[in-house]
Formats: sequence, structure tokens, C-alpha cells
Amino acid sequence: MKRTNISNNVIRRLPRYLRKLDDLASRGEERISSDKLGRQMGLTPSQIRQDFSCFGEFGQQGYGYNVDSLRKEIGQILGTYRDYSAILVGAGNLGTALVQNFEFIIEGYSFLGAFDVRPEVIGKDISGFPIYDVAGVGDFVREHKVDIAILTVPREAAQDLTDVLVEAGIRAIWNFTNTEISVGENGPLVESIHFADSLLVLTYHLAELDDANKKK
Amino acid sequence: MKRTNISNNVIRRLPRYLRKLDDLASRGEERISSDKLGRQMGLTPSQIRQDFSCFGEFGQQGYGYNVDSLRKEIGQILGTYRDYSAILVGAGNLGTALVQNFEFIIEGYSFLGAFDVRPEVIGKDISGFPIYDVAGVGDFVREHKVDIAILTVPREAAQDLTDVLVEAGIRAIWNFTNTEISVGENGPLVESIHFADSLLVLTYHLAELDDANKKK
DNA sequence: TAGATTGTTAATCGATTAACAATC
DNA sequence: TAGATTGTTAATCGATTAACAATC
Repeated sequence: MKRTNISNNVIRRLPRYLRKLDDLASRGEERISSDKLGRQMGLTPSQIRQDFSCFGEFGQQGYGYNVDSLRKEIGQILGTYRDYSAILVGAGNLGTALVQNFEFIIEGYSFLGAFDVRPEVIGKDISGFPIYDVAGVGDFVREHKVDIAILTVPREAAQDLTDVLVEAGIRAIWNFTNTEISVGENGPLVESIHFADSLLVLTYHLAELDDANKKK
Repeated sequence: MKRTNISNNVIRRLPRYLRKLDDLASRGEERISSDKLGRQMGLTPSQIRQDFSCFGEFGQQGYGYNVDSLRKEIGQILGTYRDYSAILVGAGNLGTALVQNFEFIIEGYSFLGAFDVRPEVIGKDISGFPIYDVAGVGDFVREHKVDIAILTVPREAAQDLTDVLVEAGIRAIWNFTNTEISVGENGPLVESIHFADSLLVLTYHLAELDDANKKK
């Protein structure tokens, strides 16, 4: 599989392809053409073929793409078979929800446990995984060479814990704290879920509609 | 304020500007130039000026932008002062986390309450807001002309509840179900938070780094 | 006034779309 | 073989960047 200088736009479309292909597979579809896929996803067939061709030749002229093997290829590209290790930092409602509701976190990764600062939850468990004292998170990351930290602590604690994680050599932070965390030069990858941003995009469009109606 | 044919890229940058300006304001900054702002956000000054100029003239030559008034302008554009009404559909861990942790949901909107299907939570409350039987959500939306539904139900219930909400005339759905929900022609706005997509982007980059290292 | 910095027009760059030869 | 559909090259479109006159 090649991987040369892929644009962000392409990368962000890959998980959507994967979801769609999972869906097609679960409905028993065996093959799909870029044309059909495009119509189902609201993309042009050209774009789909361009996107895939960034990574290799996954189709067959006159036939299209085999759903199952394309799905595996894209899973491969996205690293889903690499068994990265992950921990949860912040075992509150949000962290608990993520681990409990979204099987993909536990199934797709080596989930090693959770960390929290509150004495009343330390020692308990989430979906069978222990909740440790957050005081030990740095050592734990070092010892287990943890790849990904899911950061779901309150905003106030975000930067301090980030510093600890970076210091301990974490490779990636999935950031739910609604703050911009800073990781310095050569720091880990950071992917943030900014809930408020998403909601504001929604209200932008509501406001837009309201304004358009008012004008009439 | 004008609003003509704004590209998606621009719209998605607006909440980031708002966050940054809130931050500057809280640190007591009074003015900011596109140049400084650009350096702090990793954008070019040109792009920042272009973005703002989609909506009006908010700056002053030789001075820059007044942090506080720019912040208000962008808030206005994003509809933050419009007091849209919202309900939570699905009072599980995730929904509870959203309402409890993210003040902006309760502070920025008329939050009217939560709905769930489980008898043991109906009648209880989240942060002082009642949890109603989800069986009545359609009537509630109709009666209160609810603008936004925050959809945090299990994947299996997602489409059925969407149908109920659409039928009742909901204007926007903030979708956390990790599924593509379909709302039909002239349906509400939908903004989805696909947790898995975000995590996959992270592992894509991890895999990319690993591959690059292997080659060396 | 001189310096700073905007808003906007023009130039560049990159991403999407169209076209088509290759081939299953 | 004929029809379908890919992978890729070229054309188009849109978004970002650069430049600069206007002006605070």
C-alpha cells in the first residue's frame, strides 16, 4: 500500500468509506462500482476513484470493487488491524459513555484501563476494566508504552495531564476537553472533538435559514 | 450582516475563531491584528481577513480588530444569541455527560428537558431538568416548537426516533448515534459527531508514522 | 504626519470533475 | 466479443495566498 502525501480531505473521507462499506457488507452486497457508491454517498465517481488511487489499485475494470476486499484495504490504510493500545484518562460520564457505548474502542484496540482522580471511583471498573489512580498514569504509559490516551477530564485539568502524558511518551491524544491542548515540538498526534464547534455549525445554519425567511 | 454563499470551510473555521477570541478576551486582550491572530491559530492573515470579510467589515485600518466586538459579531453570525430551544433524546451516559459537562448547552439555549425509554430513569432529572417518557417526544416537539434535538440513543433506535422527530417538525438534529440517519426531502438540518471517524483519523496517522519508520 | 493594518482585487495553488484509453 | 468500469491524465473550478491601494 502506498501512502504519499495524502491530503487531509482524502483522509477524512476514508472513515466514511469504511462505514459505508461495512454497511454494504452487512447487507450482503458483494460488489460496488464507483458510480453506485458515489450516488449513495453524495460524491462523484471520479472523486471516489481518485481517492482510492492514492493508495493503490483496488478495483477491476468492468466489474468495480469487491466490497469485502475494499473494506479490508481501507481498514488497513486506517490502521484498524494494528492493535494500538489505549487508556482512558478521566472516568466520568463522558469517558464511561465512550467505553461502554462504543464497542469499537474496546474491540479495535488493546484497551488497558481507565484513570481518575476521585477516590470514590478509583478501584471500581468500567466494562470490566480497572480504574486506577491518575497519579500513576505517567508511569503506566511509560511501562506499557501506551499509544493512545482518550482525554476526557474537565477543562481545568486538561493541560496538566497533557504535560504528564507527553512527558511519559504517549503517541496520540484523543482530546474531548473542549480546549486546545498544547503538546510542544515533536509532541504526540492530537485529534480533538470540539462539541461546541459542531453545535455552532448547526446553529449557524439555523440562523441562516431564519435570516433568509425574514428577508422574504 | 451579510451572508452570501459562504463556503463550508469558512463556516467550520468560525467556531474556532470564536473560541480563540473568547480566550483572548478572558486574558484581557483588547485588540488583535490578523497577523497576530494568524500566528496564534496557524492561519495566514490573508485567510483571516478573507473569512471575516464574507460577513462584513469588522476591523479598522492601522488598528486591527477589537477583540470584544469581533467576538460579538462572530457570535451573532453563529446564532449564539438566538436562544434556540433544545431537548435531549436519550438520557444515557453520553447524553447526561453532554448536559452536565458542557454548560454551553444549557446556557446558550433554552434547554427544555430530556427523554428516555427506560422506566427507571423517567421521572428523574438531569441537572435539574426532567426526564420524560420518550413516547411523548413527538407531541412535545410539536407543542413547544423545539428547534434542536440532541440525539444520543443507541444506534438501533436512531432511525425510528429520527422519523418521529422529523414528523413532529424538528428543525435540527445533533446526531451522536454513530449512524447515518436519513431525514428525507426538506428534512431538518443534521450535524453528526462520528466518534469512530475521528479516532480512525488518529490511527491513520499512527499507522503512517509506523510505516515511515519501518522504511528507514 | 508616518506606520500599521485593513478590505479587496489579482495570482497561485490545490482539489474536484471530466474524459478516455486500457482492460476485465 | 461487447459492455462496463477502472485508473489516470487533462481541464475546471474553488479556495488560499499575495499584493496593494485606502485609511485609520
